[in-house]
Amino acid sequence: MSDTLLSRCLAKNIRMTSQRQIIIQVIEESDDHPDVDQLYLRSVELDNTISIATVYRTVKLLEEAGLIERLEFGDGRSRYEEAGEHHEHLVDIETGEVHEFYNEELETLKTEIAREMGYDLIDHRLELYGKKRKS
Amino acid sequence: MSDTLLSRCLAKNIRMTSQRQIIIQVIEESDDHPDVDQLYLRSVELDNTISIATVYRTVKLLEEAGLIERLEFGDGRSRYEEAGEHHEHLVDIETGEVHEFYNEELETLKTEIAREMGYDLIDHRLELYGKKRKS
DNA sequence: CTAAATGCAAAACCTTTGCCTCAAA
DNA sequence: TTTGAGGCAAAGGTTTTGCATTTAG
Repeated sequence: MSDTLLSRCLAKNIRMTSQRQIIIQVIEESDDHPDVDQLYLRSVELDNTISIATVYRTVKLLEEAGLIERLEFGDGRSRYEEAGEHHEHLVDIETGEVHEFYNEELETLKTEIAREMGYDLIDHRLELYGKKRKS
Repeated sequence: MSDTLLSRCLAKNIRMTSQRQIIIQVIEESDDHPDVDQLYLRSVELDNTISIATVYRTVKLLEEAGLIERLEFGDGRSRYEEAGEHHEHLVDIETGEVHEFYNEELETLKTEIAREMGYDLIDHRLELYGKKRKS
């Protein structure tokens, strides 16, 4: 079985509908970090009967199943991406572009800091906001 | 001149009103990380004519002046704290308690990561979510 | 006096929900 | 057939805004 978002949904016994398939496909094909409205617009292009309520319900379902992740970049909207290898985000404050990165040292450090404070690290959020260096 | 939030506002030539003084006082006296509604309720106790619109306008003003900082902990609300020495937050996912911490290594690492990606680090957000270790 | 701040209520956003209909298993 | 999903529109929660009035400087 190919390891697609769809197959992962089926593996979790998530009831599959034509609307969910469309939304799942849209999420898979998006390599930016779309908000619900963007997902909705892209889905409607493929099936103009999909309602935004269904998009909201579907992202909530997929998030709770651990198949997608919700991001917040400080504007009021939630953005989503497929869950996969863990990584962080660097947001270009001039263009809005989002770059992903992963740094092992950072991961270790976060866990250590939490432990020193008497906590088990369950989750974390990190975003860097930067301006492209001109030099 | 004592270094209070009020004096820092005056130093920036922010027009002072009785409502702003109250809200500023409330922010200074809060060592939790209140949202707008909490600030509003605490302010109303001191002056029952203050409206929540004024609280919204004031926190926006103070944030833009760099005198307070807006935090987001993943629920829909913005929380605020006085700007001061930079620090990060660890949120206890069981109690909601927020602990502050500072780690030099972390700061260095963030700046370095941004630079390696061709960016000057302008801002960043980091929250750790943890569960108190029982052992 | 003049420009800016406040209060109030309405509106603007984003998100959730009730209810009835429709479809998946 | 039964249980859950979708569509629609209404409602919720947070934040912003228009406008008339008041206040700081």
